[in-house]
Amino acid sequence: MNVKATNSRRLSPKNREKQILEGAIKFFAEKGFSGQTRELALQLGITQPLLYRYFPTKRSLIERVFEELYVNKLDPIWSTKLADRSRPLHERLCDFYCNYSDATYQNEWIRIYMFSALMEEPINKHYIGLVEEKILTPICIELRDYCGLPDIDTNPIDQIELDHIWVMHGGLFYHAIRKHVYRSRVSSNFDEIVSRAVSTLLEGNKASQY
Amino acid sequence: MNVKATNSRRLSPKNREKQILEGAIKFFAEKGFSGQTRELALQLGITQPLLYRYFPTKRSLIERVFEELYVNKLDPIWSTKLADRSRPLHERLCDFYCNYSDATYQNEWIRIYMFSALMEEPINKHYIGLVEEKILTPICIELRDYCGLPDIDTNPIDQIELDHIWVMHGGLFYHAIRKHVYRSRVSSNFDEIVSRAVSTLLEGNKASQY
DNA sequence: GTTTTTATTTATCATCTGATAAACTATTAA
DNA sequence: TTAATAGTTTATCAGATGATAAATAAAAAC
Repeated sequence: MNVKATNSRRLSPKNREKQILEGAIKFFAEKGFSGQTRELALQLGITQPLLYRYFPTKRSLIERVFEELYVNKLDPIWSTKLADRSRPLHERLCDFYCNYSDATYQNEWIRIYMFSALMEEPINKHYIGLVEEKILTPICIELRDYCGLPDIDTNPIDQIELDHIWVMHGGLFYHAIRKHVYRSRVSSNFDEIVSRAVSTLLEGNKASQY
Repeated sequence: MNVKATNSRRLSPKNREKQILEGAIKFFAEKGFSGQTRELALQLGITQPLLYRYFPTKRSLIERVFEELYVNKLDPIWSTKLADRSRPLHERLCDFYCNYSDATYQNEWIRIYMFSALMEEPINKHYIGLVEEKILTPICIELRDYCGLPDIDTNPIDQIELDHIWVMHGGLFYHAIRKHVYRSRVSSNFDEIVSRAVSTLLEGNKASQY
């Protein structure tokens, strides 16, 4: 019986490509993009030149990794549901962050995200723009409504207001950084963290009224 | 007149070492630790072998960088001042975060911190431990007092409570990540962001009472 | 069963990269 | 002015690294 049956020889091109891509995601998440193709191949149980049969350059493999992780991963339904005023805002926000974190606050996603940001990969600026437009701005709008403040037509959202929401959003994201980048011990009950953060945001802003 | 007078030849060992160390901080902050010694030397206006006169290996230079940036950088006065109940908690927290961010939320500090965390450098776990002990736990204690909750002898601080404070702390830290890692446009008025975040934390927790 | 096709491996290249040794030269001492 | 000291550069090495070409072998086609 073949010991390395899982990645045994002669896969179909489709399956081999998929296997390499998934292995590359794990590999680069650990080592960063300066990780070497020979080590990646070893981890995959294949030889290094085989990588070049499926991806012409190391760079092209890296870009395929970005595409897999970050392109079209912001579900438009999230924006819609955030704005659905038939449900309490606390519930909507908790719901959103639990779903969003399941999709993005995962080991490979977070680590490659930070590596790519540090390396000035354009994918990150693109993603940040989408987050501000599709998530944070809707939250600003709902928070204003919740606090009884003027709407954005009367008073457009400025950078300070967006940055205020970024503190909570970033704080929750930072929980994932602590877990997957720092590899600290964090409480496993993320729903509870979200619930408390959302309550604090809502009640704190109602009480303070900027 | 010598064109490259600033880093011209034959410095005293003390000054040369200092120049290399400062250049290395800037260099590794941009490129990460896989940045090459030849490129560092070029940026410093010296030849690559000269680096090895002052640092026996690349690794030893990197560790010197860590020491310079992260060892003994948490001023004990901060813990003391956080616990000084003669001043309003809002003022103490704003004061702390403005001072703390001046010392740490700077380009090289933040970027090398993230690089080293991703690379599993032990320095980061060490630093995180200190932050929890010297900063977050004191804040927990003061927040309990502010909200009229039982003290830590009656009811010790658990992971959930620490993680709740981590959301604000991490949210403010994340502002620096957005600025120096993502290089996004962020509002320059960090004091205002701090003030709002602190108000939200204090009023939100008073209102919600866990 | 033989031939053809193609996934994979072996062998190899050119360049990069951390590191060392010897040569060079500016400064200091005699 | 000359000799000694020490900071810096030039030359170079050994191993690593992305990438290519030819050889091999498993599967498919006939």
